[in-house]
Amino acid sequence: MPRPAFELRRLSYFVAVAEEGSFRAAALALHVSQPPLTRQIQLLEQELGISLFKRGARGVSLTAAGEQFFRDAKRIIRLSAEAVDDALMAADGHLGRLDLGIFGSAIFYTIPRIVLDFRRRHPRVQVALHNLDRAAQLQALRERRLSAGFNWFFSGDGDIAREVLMAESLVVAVQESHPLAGRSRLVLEDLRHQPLILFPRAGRPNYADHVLYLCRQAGFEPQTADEVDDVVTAVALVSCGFGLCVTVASAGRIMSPGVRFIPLEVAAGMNVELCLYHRRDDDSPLLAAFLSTAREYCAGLTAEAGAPAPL
Amino acid sequence: MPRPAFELRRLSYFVAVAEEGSFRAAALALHVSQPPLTRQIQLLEQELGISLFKRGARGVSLTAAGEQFFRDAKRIIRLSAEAVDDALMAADGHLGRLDLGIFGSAIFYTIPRIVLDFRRRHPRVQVALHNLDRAAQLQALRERRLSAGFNWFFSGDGDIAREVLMAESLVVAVQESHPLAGRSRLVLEDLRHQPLILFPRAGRPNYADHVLYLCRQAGFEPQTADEVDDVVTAVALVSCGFGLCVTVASAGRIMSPGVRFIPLEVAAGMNVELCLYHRRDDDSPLLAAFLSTAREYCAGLTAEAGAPAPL
DNA sequence: GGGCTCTGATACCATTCCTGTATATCGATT
DNA sequence: AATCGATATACAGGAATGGTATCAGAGCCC
Repeated sequence: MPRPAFELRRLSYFVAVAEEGSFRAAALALHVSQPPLTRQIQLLEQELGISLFKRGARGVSLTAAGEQFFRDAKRIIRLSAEAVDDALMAADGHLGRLDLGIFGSAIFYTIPRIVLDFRRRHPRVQVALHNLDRAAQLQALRERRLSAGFNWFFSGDGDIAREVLMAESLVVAVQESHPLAGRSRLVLEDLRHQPLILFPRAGRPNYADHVLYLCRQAGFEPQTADEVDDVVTAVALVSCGFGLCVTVASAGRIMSPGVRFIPLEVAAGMNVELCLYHRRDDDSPLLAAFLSTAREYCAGLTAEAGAPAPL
Repeated sequence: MPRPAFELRRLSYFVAVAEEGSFRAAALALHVSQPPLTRQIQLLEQELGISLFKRGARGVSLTAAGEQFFRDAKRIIRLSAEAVDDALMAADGHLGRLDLGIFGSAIFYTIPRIVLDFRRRHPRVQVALHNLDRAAQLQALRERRLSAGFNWFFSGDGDIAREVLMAESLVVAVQESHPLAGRSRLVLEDLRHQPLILFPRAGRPNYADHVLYLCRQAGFEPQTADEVDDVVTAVALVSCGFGLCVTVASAGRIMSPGVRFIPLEVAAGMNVELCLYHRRDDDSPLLAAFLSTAREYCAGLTAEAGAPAPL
């Protein structure tokens, strides 16, 4: 990158003289005396090797080269001011790009709401969502391709810090013709002889293991109907009568014909924790701003009504 | 226009440090010693009120604000270099906008060729052609909305300088079934009893007066068939058998079914002069470049073959 | 035409800003 | 703990900048 042939001081002096059409008037506007102005313009012309002004008896006017340079000069000065603003905004986390890893059923309710909240407060930040499984998220985080990731069940790591945003309550998805469909709430015991659809298949230990754990705590081994990759597939199978599936309240937003979501009552602390994790050494103001928005959103939620009610 | 909060020196130092990731390496690249660099970056950070680098044991890295500022800084420095280039090009007439007034039949051959020539040599100059009658051209010239104008017959003026580019030879447009259509050349005497279409109507003295003058010099008053506004209309009427019309060789390019253009032999000096005129005090390098291109083009023409042959 | 007044240009000095040398300091590594 | 490699600091010399006083030329008025 070459060193520019002039300094911004000269450039703004030039713009002032060009706009005023007079050295004297420009000097007044700039709060300097006229001789330094004359000198700076002379130096600028010397640096460029061309004449920028036609000196007349009643002020000065721009040459053709001066006209062109004037346009460029104004743009440069404008951009310089904008660069300062941009830097200040970036320092406050109000400008930049935020890459987030998402995965799981929280994307049907909680995550989009947090992101919307953040975008409302930081409209000039570009938020990119990347649907990645847990391992891919961790790798992307370490490679700095992500700033933060959402997931269930993640218990920190050396360089990755974890933060529990909220505990989402559980619901059971049942087909509307199923015998349990009329119930307004369920307990684990109700699932003892029911075929369960588990997900996801990959990335153990994962959410499927949590459901298995809950069942075993309740004293039975669940009857596994199918293992599928994601919650959408699971709900689709429920809709077709393949069985029931246990999922988080957020997933109640999934539209599927003939499926009801019924709250599942479990022991305190057995609900699913939504975690937000990020590099421990990441001091980016964007991340800080996002974390604080996420915390605030979740604090507001629990203050109001806890996890979202299944629609 | 506000004074920028920093100088370009600081900006390019900043870019160098950001690109090298090290004060030491940047100092080498910039051919300065390291302490001034440290100092300038400190001053820049102080001016902005934010920290741009994270100082580590193995060099420095950009903060989020620094990343943003880095992008803007590179753009500003690039634009600064381009501004110099632009100004130098503008000083040589290689950049800018040139507004030309055109009028009359020369736009069918000579003018577009000159303009094409100019655009080939000055590709970054925007050429705008404005079809205006003589009075409008003069007014636009004085109001600086035009840099130069083309016309026939214009004998300078106080503040407007004239330059004769070339003398275009005359041709007679005749319908192919006309008795004269078979002739390979004509003289004025041949037009004595022919109905003539004259143009233009407005802006006397004009080209129509020149044709009248020629006929009177030849000893007859022409039989005027019609007076129309422009050469295209005149040729269209010829095509329909309304009569003949005398025009310049350039107009031979006008396509009209069944019209032949036959050279008209007149006394030396009686051909039509194509003039290029401009403000006498206009020292714009663009105008100078255009004048020199036009002169060169016309010099080349007369060296070769004189005016263009009717196609 | 002679002064008057407006313009930008020049001369000179005080101040500020920038650079280079020498050295301090901090953090990671061995 | 010692060392190495990096940035930060101190200080002095020099370049760049700004201010005051003044010059020089073009238009204007009487």
